[in-house]
Amino acid sequence: MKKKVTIKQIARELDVSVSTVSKALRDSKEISLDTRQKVQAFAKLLNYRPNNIAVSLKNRKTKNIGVIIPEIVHHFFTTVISGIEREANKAGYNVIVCLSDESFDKEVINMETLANGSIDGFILSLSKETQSKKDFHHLREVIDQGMPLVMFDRVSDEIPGDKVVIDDVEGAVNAVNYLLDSGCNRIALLTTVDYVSVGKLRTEGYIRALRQAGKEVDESLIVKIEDIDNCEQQIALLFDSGKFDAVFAVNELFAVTAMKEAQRRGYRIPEDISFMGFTDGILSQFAFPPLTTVDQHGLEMGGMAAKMLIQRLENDDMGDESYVTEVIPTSIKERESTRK
Amino acid sequence: MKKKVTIKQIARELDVSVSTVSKALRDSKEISLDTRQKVQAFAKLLNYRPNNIAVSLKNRKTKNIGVIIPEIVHHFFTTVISGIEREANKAGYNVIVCLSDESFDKEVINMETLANGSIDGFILSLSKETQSKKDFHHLREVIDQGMPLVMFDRVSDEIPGDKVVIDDVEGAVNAVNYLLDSGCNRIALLTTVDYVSVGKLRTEGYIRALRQAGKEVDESLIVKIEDIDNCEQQIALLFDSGKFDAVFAVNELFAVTAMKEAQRRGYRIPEDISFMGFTDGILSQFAFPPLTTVDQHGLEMGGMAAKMLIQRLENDDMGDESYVTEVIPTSIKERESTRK
DNA sequence: CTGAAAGCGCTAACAT
DNA sequence: ATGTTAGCGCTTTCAG
Repeated sequence: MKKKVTIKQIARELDVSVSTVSKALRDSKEISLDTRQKVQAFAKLLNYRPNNIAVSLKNRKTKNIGVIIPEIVHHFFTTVISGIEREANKAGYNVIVCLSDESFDKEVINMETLANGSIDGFILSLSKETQSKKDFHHLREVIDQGMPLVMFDRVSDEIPGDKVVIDDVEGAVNAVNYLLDSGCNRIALLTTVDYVSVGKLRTEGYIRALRQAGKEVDESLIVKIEDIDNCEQQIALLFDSGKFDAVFAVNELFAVTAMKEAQRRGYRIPEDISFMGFTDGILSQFAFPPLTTVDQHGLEMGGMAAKMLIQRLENDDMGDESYVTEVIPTSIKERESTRK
Repeated sequence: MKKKVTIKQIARELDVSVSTVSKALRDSKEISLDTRQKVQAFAKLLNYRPNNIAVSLKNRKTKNIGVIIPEIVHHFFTTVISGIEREANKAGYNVIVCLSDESFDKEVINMETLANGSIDGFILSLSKETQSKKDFHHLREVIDQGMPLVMFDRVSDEIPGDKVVIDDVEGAVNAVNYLLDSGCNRIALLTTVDYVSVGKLRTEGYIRALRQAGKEVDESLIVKIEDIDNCEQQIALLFDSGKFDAVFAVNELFAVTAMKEAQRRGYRIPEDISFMGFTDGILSQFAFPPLTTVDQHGLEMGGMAAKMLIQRLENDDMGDESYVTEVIPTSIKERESTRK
């Protein structure tokens, strides 16, 4: 078992000082070409690698980015992470992922542990619980310490900082308009309870689009699903009671579940009922029929978030008041669950 | 912007030495109760948090676990990560996730960066490219340095170490037997190219089950899918040329894609054709009809891998030759794509 | 009971 | 061109 080689060892064996080695390794021209080559060759021979931790401590930079998301078993977040990774790696940063499991406490704990030196900055999406409690002291603390933080998707207006979101309202408006244009008249909505910011916004978009089209909003066609586990029942209820020729769901899971229920009841898709989801994920792609969705472009969101964070990390001169909120445009991914 | 408070500051303000503070904070009884309380109270007041990096450098432990997986947009890996996280957090470890993107080079780079002090040990699943190249020097190097490493799912026999896998062969045998028992006679296989270890093993199980049942293996019913992007075409070809009443796929994506093709061609599931997948993910759950699968129990795998790693991390006295390979049992998750 | 000092591995200002 | 030194924040041995 070969122990890791350090600068000190190289110095000793080459009979020079550690600072000479350090400088030589960074190819400083303060050191003679001769020594530089000698040191570099020897270092390569021994397969020397600087110790990240020591470098971090010295430089007060870790080159790590902390990402906190509510859930990893979720295609959208997963694409965001991919986007972050890609952009971060490009700039020489590593990504540390922590899961809040939609829990406020876990979110707080994760932030605390990461904030104490492990990372240079945060990228995060709020847990449901945090959103409903509206307690953001942990974010404030971190910001107070001068650690940059960018929020994505599930963000809060109460916290100043860089953000990257999609226009949920507009996305929903477009989705509903699309359905309307394809000849649908009575559009049901499958949404979440109100404290989930994106659910609320998408519901708003649904209502707005209907109003703009001069349609009335039929409350009986709106179902707010509290819990993913019993969404099937709530959806079945909708089918029992309501008449509709389209379903717009604020996520793909609700949409696909509803499609299955429709098929069980013998409806043809999209001839009898059209379906539109929000968030383009695996489910949408592989559902039968493939689901038309509002694409959130998670990869881009992640990439953008990473870029914004790194930007701040490398320019500490950026005014605190230069915060921006980037809005990633959504688009409709047409597939076979809607009519043309 | 409040800067982070250090031991030094506390010492200065309380007019004691840093070592006193350090000890007092860890409640060492070398220090008088009085001072201990005073220091602790003051530390709490200032919201003191030790700097992880400094502690890591000093202790030569980071309390971080590095996880390298081929792809994150993949439900199985995602559940494994959840399992790792849960177990790791319980023991006070953080998880650093890096993606190899199925690329050998990225795998090597990720391992190198993490290995230089950022983490205490690795959990990894090999990239496809690494598996086909059979170049494992980067694993050897890390192990050589005395850094524990546990592999899961996509493992290699050439590397000694702890492993956690499922019995892919047995899982496939069970799956095929299940199909046979339900009255299927001609079972098609949708698999991957041979260098993907799990694909190969599952294919082996398929063949073995057939032989054991006294059936001949019809090569025309076996399709090896090279590339996910054109799996639809290869599957369509199978439907064009072969006669079969069941399909066993080595992953859920292939299974679901095949189901869609079957439905397009007007077959009833499972009356005309039964379908069985491998890996229980979102797709299987929400497919129509819901797909019967071989459940890999990713959460457990992750949890187990984490436990094994932490075990080694905290007992450096463990003999190098005590390596074990844990086999997580698979189970069949019955849903509606197969007959009883 | 408290503190001085060394050291983890590295960098960089400041000698020489 | 090279070396000495101090220090990043913390722990720990050893002296007092």
